[in-house]
Amino acid sequence: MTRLPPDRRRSELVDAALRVIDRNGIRGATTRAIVAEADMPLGSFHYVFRSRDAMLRDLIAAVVDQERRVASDAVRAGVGIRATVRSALQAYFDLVVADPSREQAMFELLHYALRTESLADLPAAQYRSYRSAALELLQVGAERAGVRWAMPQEDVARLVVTLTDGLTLGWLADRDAAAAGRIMDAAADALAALTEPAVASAGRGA
Amino acid sequence: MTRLPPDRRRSELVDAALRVIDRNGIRGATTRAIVAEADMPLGSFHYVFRSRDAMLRDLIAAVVDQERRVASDAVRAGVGIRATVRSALQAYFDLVVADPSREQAMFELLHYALRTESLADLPAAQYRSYRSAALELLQVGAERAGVRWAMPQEDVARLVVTLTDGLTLGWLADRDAAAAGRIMDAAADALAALTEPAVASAGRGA
DNA sequence: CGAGCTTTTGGACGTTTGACCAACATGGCG
DNA sequence: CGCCATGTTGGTCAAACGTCCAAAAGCTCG
Repeated sequence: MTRLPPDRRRSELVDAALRVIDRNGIRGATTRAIVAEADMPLGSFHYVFRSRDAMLRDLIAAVVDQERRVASDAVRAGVGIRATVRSALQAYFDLVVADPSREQAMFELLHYALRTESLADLPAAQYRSYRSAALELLQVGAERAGVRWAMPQEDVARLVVTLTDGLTLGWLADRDAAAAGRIMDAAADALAALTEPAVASAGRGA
Repeated sequence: MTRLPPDRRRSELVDAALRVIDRNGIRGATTRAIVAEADMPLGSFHYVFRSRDAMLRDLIAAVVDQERRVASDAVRAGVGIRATVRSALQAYFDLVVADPSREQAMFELLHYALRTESLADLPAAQYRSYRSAALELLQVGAERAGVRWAMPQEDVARLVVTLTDGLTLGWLADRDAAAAGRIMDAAADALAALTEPAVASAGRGA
């Protein structure tokens, strides 16, 4: 095979691993399946990665900041904060429906990391990233709709991730898109209720 | 070993498997680890189970209706629907904190089933059961608080499961109990907002 | 007791796994 | 050109895996 700088080989293997996990889940992501997907000899794997878990660490990191980039262009203008939130939820959900195994893979990676000592620090970082992406969206959305959040934005962001996680899991389990739509309706209502007009100086609205 | 009726041996193996999964996750649940936990010879496993996946099928079924039984005694009286919902959420969350690996194991089983053809029907059943448990709680809670749900109870139940799933995942990732508490506060507010006085005959309250 | 079944058991099978290594190829630099 | 660091490769290893089986043991009932 053509000579390749190790960094490039590493990222090609990570990409291949992600494709394998999409297709067959974490348990399908053996070193042999990965190098086959990347069309490399087996020996290449341990030349650039100390271990399989070390590769998964890189993979999770790569995926997390890929999701961050995707989130950036997710806010479409809506007539109000409710409509904005609702359509942002729908945009996320459409992504899940279009590629369910991708989101499934994210969960599998989370649980794998939770059970793996050498990766124990990753789940917290993963969720920190998710929430900070949600936070950006909330800020932009509120500004465009002319409202402000009546509770700490970090908590609202956490609530958003809570809802999308639960929404995704529920849909993965039963594939009922209509029911998911009703959940998003209720979620949008609840989130919109957490805003107040931007002009109000401070304090909690009752 | 003392002679055992196959049904009893099956359930002892399922119990042992559940302990192993709690401790080491799905990937730790090998036939050898399970029979070691149950203190049986390896041959016993395939005498009572056609395959490892067949055992996992029984295991998921067992776990699902065990959770159903637990849910039954989870409603404590509160002064109103908001307080009732909030304390039910707290009761669930306390359970998760007391035994995180149990809930983690439930998620792992879900994802395993989603990737395993012969178990593909289980996730939907698992969530049907969760939601029907939530539904019972909602009915009892609303009756005691003297309110009724302003949207179909099945949808509220699904929303509850959505919230608890997301809550659990988020806490598993970062173990921030205080933040989880704030999520439960917001969730209780949102759910309470979906009720109206029981005397009202019909229609949606604005 | 003894025939005929169910249950028990330890060992064996063929695969697959993550990891490792010695031998070989390549490319840049003196 | 020739050297040496860097990169490539196929084969090999021990361990762990799910599954299967034949032989032994126990139980029931005529």
